[in-house]
Formats: sequence, structure tokens, C-alpha cells
Amino acid sequence: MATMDDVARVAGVSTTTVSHVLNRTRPVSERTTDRVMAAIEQTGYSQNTIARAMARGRTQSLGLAISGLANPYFSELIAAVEEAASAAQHTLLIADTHDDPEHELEVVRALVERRVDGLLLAPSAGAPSLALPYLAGQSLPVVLLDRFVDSSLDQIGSENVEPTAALVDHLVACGHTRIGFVAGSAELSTTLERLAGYELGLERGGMAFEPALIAHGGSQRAGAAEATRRLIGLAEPPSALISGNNAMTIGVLEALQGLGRRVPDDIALVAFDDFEWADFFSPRLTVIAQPTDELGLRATELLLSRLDDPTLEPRTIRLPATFVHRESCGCRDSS
Amino acid sequence: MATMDDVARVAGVSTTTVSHVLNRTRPVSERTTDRVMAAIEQTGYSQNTIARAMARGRTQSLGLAISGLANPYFSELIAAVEEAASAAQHTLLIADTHDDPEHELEVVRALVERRVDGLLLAPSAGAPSLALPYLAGQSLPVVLLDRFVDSSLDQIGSENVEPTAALVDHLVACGHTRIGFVAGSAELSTTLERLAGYELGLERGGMAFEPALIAHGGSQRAGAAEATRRLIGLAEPPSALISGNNAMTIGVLEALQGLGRRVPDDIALVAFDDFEWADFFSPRLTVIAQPTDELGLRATELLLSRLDDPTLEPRTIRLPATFVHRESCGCRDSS
DNA sequence: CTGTTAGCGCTTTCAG
DNA sequence: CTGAAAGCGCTAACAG
Repeated sequence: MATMDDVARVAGVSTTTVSHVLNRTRPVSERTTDRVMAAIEQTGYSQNTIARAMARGRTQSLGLAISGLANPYFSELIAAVEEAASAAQHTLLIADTHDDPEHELEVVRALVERRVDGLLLAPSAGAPSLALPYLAGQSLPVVLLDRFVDSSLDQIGSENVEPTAALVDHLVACGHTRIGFVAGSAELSTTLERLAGYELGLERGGMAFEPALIAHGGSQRAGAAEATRRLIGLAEPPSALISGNNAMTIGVLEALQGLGRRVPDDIALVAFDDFEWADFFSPRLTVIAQPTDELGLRATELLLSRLDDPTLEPRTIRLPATFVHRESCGCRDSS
Repeated sequence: MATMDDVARVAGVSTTTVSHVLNRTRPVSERTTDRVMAAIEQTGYSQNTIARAMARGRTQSLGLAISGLANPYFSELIAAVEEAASAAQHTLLIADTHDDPEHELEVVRALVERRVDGLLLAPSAGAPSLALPYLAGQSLPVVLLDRFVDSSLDQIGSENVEPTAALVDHLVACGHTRIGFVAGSAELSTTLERLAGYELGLERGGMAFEPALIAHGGSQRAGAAEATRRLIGLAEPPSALISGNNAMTIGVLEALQGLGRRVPDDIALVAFDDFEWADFFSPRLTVIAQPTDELGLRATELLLSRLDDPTLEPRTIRLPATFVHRESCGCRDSS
């Protein structure tokens, strides 16, 4: 594979000059430029990012470590981050943490070893004891995504409390009095906040908080199915369910179908997180939609700005999420 | 950030030795090993993949260039490839071609510039005139995924003809006589093959082939919605529809809903490609499911084997796809 | 069992 | 407007 030296030789100039025409980093006469371009063409030269990174001390790449790459929420996030990154001339390296602290540490380490210039991380519940301490020793710009765990770092995510409360408000308005909540992993800040929103909604609706109506679904599909079965198996089962995130929503529906309960005829269901296809399948889910595009864009901007100026004060940003009214709540009003 | 020299200095050995203990690439006394490990700990040393790649002439990474990262079919593929790659100690660099020849060339070039050791590519329709010729000049091991375009390269994908014919067979068995087909981009091999399967099924069912019943949906959701409207608008509209891939299936349903046609009551629908959640939403889609996991695994093995031995003859592999009977076909039989 | 040394392919002073 | 030369941090002969 042709190197810069090959190009220089063919063009009859120094590698310095080749480098400068490639990077437009100092004026080069038109004649020389042409010769170099011709030589590049002729040799089929292709830049070597590795060597360049080595010489410059930065890779012009960003790392993105999240869980469940296939999760539609994260897919949209990836697309947005990728776009923002490449607009700023950065490549994106993506890794899946599997939401497991050990694995997370491993992939974060891999990203560091690849010398990404900055890192976007959706921290797992165990991050504060593994990945984050590791990162603290690496002097690498980091922004935390989705979940809030360390205010000494830049963090960005959605509003959780009020939107979840809005879900409850709506169900209450629909006449429900027993509302079950399929919650995520208890260690995640999002879970805690959505639970707080659930309680807030209950309170606003003048309803008693009943611990038995909360079932932990572990943020994953299987756990949510399990949790749903527990809720439905209650002596006084809920007449409406709230699912804490999109992966769990699939699990809830799976369980409901297994139990022969139809949505919304037999039971109402609303959820946190939207699906791209939610309008075209039934039950048509009433949900809270996160502003994933903006989340990805702003997160990347946050990171890039810190690369620019590492002395910036840590920032925490909350973006609003919106209520999308469809039919799984079983009401006809547009509350 | 600590370098190997720092570690060597602290441990009181040469960098050579540090390198060798890190890579287990030649015996080192236990005592020395311990000193080195301690020094690594103490300095917080983290390997530098960039420098290592530079010195070794390979990056221990593979590139994956596909379109529609969010597409569930590709998401599963990514997961499988990633797993196989990391099992073989390779990092995966993922890029989205957007199924656009120009953009594809750009991302393929970016991957080459990052010096991936090998490349997995789901070629766009225009690949033979841009990305492939470029790659031909790069002496980089490549395997083509999903779509077949160049038998001088390794290629792997699913069976398309017979499975699509099976979809038709089933609809015929359900009593349908006018079956519409929402086809993908006309330049893709998958589209051609699925069309061939459609015709084959028609023929086996003793039905006339009617060009008007084929509408090109451009492989994307929007185009498929459009195509569906054309089909439904026919003087003699079809009583059953076949969608050529998962992105288009969403578009078909979108259009059908807009037209107030219910599946399967007003019209039957079957599709190529399965969805993870297809069992829990209605219409419950009857589909052909591709063996995405195996596709990803085998594709990666193909690539790794070629890295091992570049002289191998090019191989073309077809994997079977399976019929999954649910309810959108509107029949109760389990044909 | 360990160290010396010569690069890998590029960027970037410093000098003309 | 152009070049020489010194690295960037690591690996891998080669030598002991």
C-alpha cells in the first residue's frame, strides 16, 4: 500500500510538502500541488489515519458506549451522535456495554486504548464503582448520557419525573384507580426519577401509593414480562399499567398476551419511550417520547466543546419529553 | 498519559520487556513480570492501540459498512458480527452507507484510511461502479453481505427465491388470486431474487403474472407506502400483499392504515423479514425470517479465514430463511 | 532471560 | 515556497 514517501518520490518533492497539500496546512505553489495530486492518483495513495494519529497525538475520533445497540431509542441516538460527530470531522467508535458494569469497564477501556479524543457514556448502574473511577484516572473528556450519576462530569438526559407523572395524570383522567408500574433496574437514576414521577402523579390524583403495584422489571424485556405477571396475579390487579422503558414495554405486552389480556379492552397500558412504528400496529401505544435526536446532538456538542476547552465547568442538561396520545390508554379524550 | 517507557523506567527494565510481558510474546521471569505489573498499576498505564497498530502493521480491527443501522435486521447482524469479531480479538468499526453509492464510497474509504484489517460490506446498488472498484485497488480482504454482486469476492446472504415463492404458495393456499408485491430497489440482487421467487410462486400456483401487481417501493418505508397506495388504487386491487423487506413493511402498514384497510380482515399481508416484537402486536405478521445471527457469524468467519490465508478461492454462501406463520395472512391453517 | 536498535508513516518545528 | 530531521509509542529482529 502506497505511503506518503511513495507519493513524494513520484512527485519529486518532500513528504513535508505532500503532507501540507493534503492538509492545506501551509501554502504550496499551484504547480507543486498539481504534481502531488497527480502522484496521489497514480500511486492510489490512501491516507493512513493511524500514522497521522500517532504523529498528532489525537485520533479525531469519539467513543460512544451504550447498551442495547438494537434498542430503537439508542439507535436514534447513535444516528444523531454520528451525524454531529462527522460534521465536526470526527469518526465515531461504538461499543455496547450490555448494561453490565464489568463489560462496560472492558469496552470503555478498549475505547481508551484506541485513544478516542472523547467519550460519550450511558453509564450502567455499576459505573460509579468501576468505569467512572477508571475514567477519572485517564484525563479523558467524558459526557454522561441518559442517566445522571456524577455531577462533576457533563451530563445530559431527558426529564423523567414530570413526564411520568403526566402518564399517571392521564390514566387517572381516564378513570383508573389502580395503576401498576413496571419499573426498571432500581439502581438507575432514570428508574428512580420515573418512580418519583409515578408517585407524584398518584398524589396529584389523590390516590394512595401502594407498594404492591410497583414491580421491578430490571429494565429488560424478560424481567418486565415476569413483573407484569406478578402484577396481574395480584388479588386486586391493576386496571392500568405503566411501562418504564421501551424494552420492557415489549415484555409487558408479551406477558399480557400470554395471559390473554387485551390492550386496552381488558387493561390499559401506557409507556415511557416511543417506537417508530407505534402508529401502525395495535395496540397503538400512548407514550412519552424522548427527544432522541436533540439528545444525541446536544450531547455531542457538549463533548466537542469540552475538547475545545477542558477547563469548562461541568454542565448538567435536561431536555423535555413529550406526551403522545394514542389508543392503548383506552380513552377517547385527548387529555 | 503514561507510556511504556514510563512503565519500563519505574520497573527498572527495558520497554522490550514490558512489551513482552504485556503480549506474552516471550518468556519473562516471574520476578520481572511482577515488577512490571506493579509499575503498570502504579503509573496507570493504558496500552496504546494506535502505536501498536503502527508498529505491527495491522490494527486488529474489522470494518462493517451497512445501511440503516437502526433497521432491526441489521441490528441483529451487527450484534452477531461484533460477537464473532471480538471473540477473535478484533474490534469492530461500524459505518452507515445510507445505501447511497457516494456515501458508501466515502465511508468505505474512511474505513480503509483507518486501516481496518478486513471489511464486511452490504453493497449498495451502485457499489459495482464506485466502492468495489476503489476496493479492488486496495488489496484489502472484503466480504460482501446480504447482496450478491461480485463473485470474485467472498459473498454471503440468505436464500431469496424459494422463501419468497413459499410466501406466494401460502397466500394461494389461503385462496388468494390477486397478489400484489411491494418490491425493493430494482438494482439490488435481493430485489431481483425475491421478484423471481414471486413469479415462481405465481407459476406454481397456476396464476398469471400481471406486471401491474408489482410496485416498486425503493426498499424504504416512504416508497413502500407510496407503492401500496398505487396497488390499492388499481381498478382491480389485490386481495393480498407481499412486502419485500422490513423497512417497507412499516410503510405498507402505514399506507394501509391511511386508506382504512385492516389486516387481515380487508387485505392479507405477508412479508420478507421478521421483527423481534412481531408476536405481540397486531397484525401479527406472517413472514420469512432470515438467519441473521448465523449470517453475521459466518460472514465474520469468512473474513477472518481470508485474513489468515489471502489465497483462498472466493466463496459464495447461501443460508436458508424460514417461514413463520402468524395471522396477517388471514388464514387459520398452518400451511 | 533481557536489552539495543531500527523502524512503522505521518506531522511539525526549524532552517533556508 | 520548500526541505531536513526529530519524534509520536510501540514491536521485533538481532545480539548477548
